[in-house]
Amino acid sequence: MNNGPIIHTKEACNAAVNAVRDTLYVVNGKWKLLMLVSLMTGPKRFKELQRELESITPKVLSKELRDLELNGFIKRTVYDTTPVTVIYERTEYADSLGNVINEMREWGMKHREHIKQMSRDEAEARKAVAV
Amino acid sequence: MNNGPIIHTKEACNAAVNAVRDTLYVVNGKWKLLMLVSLMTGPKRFKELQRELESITPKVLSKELRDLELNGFIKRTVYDTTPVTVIYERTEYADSLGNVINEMREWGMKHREHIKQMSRDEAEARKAVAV
DNA sequence: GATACTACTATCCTAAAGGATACCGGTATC
DNA sequence: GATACCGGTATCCTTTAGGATAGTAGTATC
Repeated sequence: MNNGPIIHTKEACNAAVNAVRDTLYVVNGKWKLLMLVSLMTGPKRFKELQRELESITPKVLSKELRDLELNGFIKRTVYDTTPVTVIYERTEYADSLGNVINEMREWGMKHREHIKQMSRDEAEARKAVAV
Repeated sequence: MNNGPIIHTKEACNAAVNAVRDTLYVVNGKWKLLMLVSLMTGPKRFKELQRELESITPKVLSKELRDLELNGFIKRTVYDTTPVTVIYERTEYADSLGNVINEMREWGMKHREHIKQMSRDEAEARKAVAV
């Protein structure tokens, strides 16, 4: 596995801490990354997003969409139909987060396996004691 | 740039959303990832960590250390000196987050450049208007 | 005429994260 | 005897995230 450059020195470490801090600051919260993932399958309307991200309330969705737009991750377009249609889509800059999201997706899957394995091991241990 | 598998279908998208959600759940908050980065340069004591992560209070540091230990990301060892010495170090499982952290580090650096470039562009635009 | 859809906004509220400050016992140092 | 270091706790407080609920204007549908 490639874990990237090894961080030895205090300076490299501080630079890394700051860079990760910046990233965390931009993608903070429960929803932003999930919304960007959800928009990977194509542009979506407000209600579509709300249905896909179960349990998000319109207020929160609205705010997160505004944040993402301000940061240049999504584009909001209003179509002059009746009633108006509003669609949200990822920008090119959102694609730059692709690697981050992908690593988080992979880690999440591996972590779930890890947890499962641990509870299997625990069950084995209990059985051994019972015998 | 390799952005990983393209997420087309609704199923793949939902799986991705859930995996990213899991990851976010584990590494949530301002501090956990920064602490793991900081521990990359080697095992550290409580006060050392507090000094390196400027502005973290002992209460918060203590709680985050406990969380990280419970999740198996760090190991806490007490040495029976007088007064006691307590050291914290990353476990092997923490290494599995290497790719995630590294991508976040790289993105944070690129993002900073991106912001700088945007404000440079803006300054140019203002100058053009002024002339 | 009642109801439903869209894309939200407004108001209110709770829970959790995180910070400020003080303090503890024990040791060592000045 | 005063001060400082270590590895934290305890207590209190503020800020923020996020959720619940209701409502809006303008169709469109039954």
